[in-house]
Amino acid sequence: MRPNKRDELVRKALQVFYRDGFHATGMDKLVVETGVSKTSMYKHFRTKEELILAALQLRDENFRKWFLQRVDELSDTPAEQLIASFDVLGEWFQEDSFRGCMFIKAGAEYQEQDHPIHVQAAEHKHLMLEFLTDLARKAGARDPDALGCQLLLLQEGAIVTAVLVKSCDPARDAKAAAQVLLDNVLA
Amino acid sequence: MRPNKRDELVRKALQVFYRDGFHATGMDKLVVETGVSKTSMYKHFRTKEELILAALQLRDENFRKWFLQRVDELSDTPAEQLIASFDVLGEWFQEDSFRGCMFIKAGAEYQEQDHPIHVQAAEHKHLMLEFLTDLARKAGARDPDALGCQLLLLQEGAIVTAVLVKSCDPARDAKAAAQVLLDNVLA
DNA sequence: TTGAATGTGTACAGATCGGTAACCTTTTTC
DNA sequence: GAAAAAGGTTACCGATCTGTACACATTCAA
Repeated sequence: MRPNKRDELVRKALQVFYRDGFHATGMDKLVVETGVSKTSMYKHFRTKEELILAALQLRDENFRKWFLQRVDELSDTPAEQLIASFDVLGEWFQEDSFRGCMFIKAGAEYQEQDHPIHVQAAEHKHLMLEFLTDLARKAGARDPDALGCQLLLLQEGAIVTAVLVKSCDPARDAKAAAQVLLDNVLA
Repeated sequence: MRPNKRDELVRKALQVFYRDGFHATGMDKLVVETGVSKTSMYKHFRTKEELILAALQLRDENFRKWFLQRVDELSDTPAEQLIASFDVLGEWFQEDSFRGCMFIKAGAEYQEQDHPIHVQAAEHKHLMLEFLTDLARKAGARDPDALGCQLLLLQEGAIVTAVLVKSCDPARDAKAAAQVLLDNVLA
């Protein structure tokens, strides 16, 4: 593999960006944390922004692959998988390294609608929405688009709440709410 | 009023922080945007962090006052007010200056659980949760805490989605979901 | 064996970061 | 009217920011 170091740079940079934030992470810190020299970084990526975009892309691939696989492992039918997705969220929340959703944070730090980082964050959310909408359709929901959106709201809300509100168990509450919404639409 | 300029400084700083983010807003930019000299700033606030905390406190007061008042104007009964709160969210989303929830962003930029800014962001969310839980109790919900949490999830999710997902109408979808959850618990 | 490609270390440029010192002007208060 | 509080101006500190220049080491393939 030629671009070996490059992949490792992106992998480690992703961890630091996720842990500390984007503006709060300087290139010098990345040199220390990744062990890759600054000169090499700027040979692979012309700007910090390009490195962030690469990290976000990797995060999207890793996260969605893990998420979809776990959902698939937990349940068989589309309806059950929609519910199981909230158990997967719960698993995520309990990881030590959990620090909220990287794409929500990216969209928050780069707010301009047409900023490449904001756009990429939005694309991830669209893919997650698509996943839910597809399952809703396969489950036979009356209005799959509406149900998909509503379940996405619950998921996003659960993620944000898991970060900020310690008095809640967002994964449990969201799962219960999702069950009610699903029953209401399938019955 | 003695601390007149101070209040105006906080008011304008709040706008800039909300628009551009915290790390992305330097004190020099604040000098230009607020018209207050840097020396004056540092006479009122010893650090940038103190200024951010003051801005967040003002935001909490302003936002909650506005939100609760609008909910009260739109409906009379607790159950109706729970639903109406999603219409108020919709009004917020359509403001030109809407840039998401300042406290979600604050919690995202300052992730350490015990960081003063993170703590203050969490307090705002707890107050919003309390508001919903109280209404749920008055509305006669079976488990007001659970319903309050679930409605909070929908609200937080709607805010995040309003920022990142343009193909949805989060306020409408969240309102419909809230109605289902409410009916399920009151019936 | 030569020569790209790919890597590193170091030093630096120019801007900006949060924060301060010293001095002057305006406004308020007694 | 004088003292004192508050605000402004200018210049600066050391640190850090993104990004670059240059010289040197490693790998690997023709």
